[in-house]
Amino acid sequence: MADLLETHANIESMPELPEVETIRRLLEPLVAGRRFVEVQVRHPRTARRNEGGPPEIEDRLRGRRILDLDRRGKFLMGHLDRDLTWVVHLGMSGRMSSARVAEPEEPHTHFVGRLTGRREVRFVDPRTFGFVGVFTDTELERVLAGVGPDALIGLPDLAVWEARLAARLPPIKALLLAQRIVSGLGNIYADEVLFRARIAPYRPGGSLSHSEVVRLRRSIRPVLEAGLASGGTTLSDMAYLLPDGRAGDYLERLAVYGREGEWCRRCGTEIMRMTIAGRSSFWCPSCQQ
DNA sequence: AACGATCCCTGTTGGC
DNA sequence: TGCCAACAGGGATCGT
Repeated sequence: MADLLETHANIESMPELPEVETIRRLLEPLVAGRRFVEVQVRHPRTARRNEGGPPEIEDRLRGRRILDLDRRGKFLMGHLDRDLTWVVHLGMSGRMSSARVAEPEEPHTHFVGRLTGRREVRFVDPRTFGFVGVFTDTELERVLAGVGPDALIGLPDLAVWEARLAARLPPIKALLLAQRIVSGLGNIYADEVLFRARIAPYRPGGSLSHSEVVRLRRSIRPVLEAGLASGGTTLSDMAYLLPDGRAGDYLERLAVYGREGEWCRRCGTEIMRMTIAGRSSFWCPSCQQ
């Protein structure tokens, strides 16, 4: 199984924190300690966060050694020698893979980084909402400006939550999606967290009571951990590796997301849907007040 | 400053 | 059955 993973480590699913963390864990042992031998950035949009475009990324990465793989929210960060950081954001359709050089490429392969050891890292992103970049420490600060602490390993304490939500008018769902208070929640996990916390997504952030803020904060980690646990099963090529075929079972576990018109698993009420911050939000009008 | 709206992009889906 | 419009979403940016 380890060998199969090495030949084709691949993730398919809406990349939020659990998926990015799964990628990080999978990819790190395959890339840490290796150097980039040759790099191609084939789509200008993929390089848009680097002022110098594709050539800047290629030039900066060539010859650099990957020290480790890190993550903040949905940003995957590879620390390099010479104080550079390799950053990958998957957007909504981005995927990372580690493949042998000879393996055929998928369509929409916008980044290829050949490493020492006849393997290469590939970034596939049909909708190009994601990006790949290489940044100095100063540039990285700008890239991550406004990206809050990581929802899994840097969850702010209660006082910070209270302060950040106080008097805020936007819906709590919008505040969670904005990545500023905490980073890593996307549209799916934000809805799931709010369901677990029993808070309606349209509630103004500042309207949450003390106990609701407590519940919200406490709901984040379990939901992400659950996603992480089944996130491992969304590995597209692990599907046939697992005898019980558990691939993708997280979708079946969702309490509210994508379940408009279906019954709430807790109370049987019909799940509702509305648009918040330009995104579909799903909630149980009975469980979430 | 805060906040809502708009835009980017293509694979998938649903209606006719 | 086939075509095409609508839809999906993260985050930058713009307008109010």
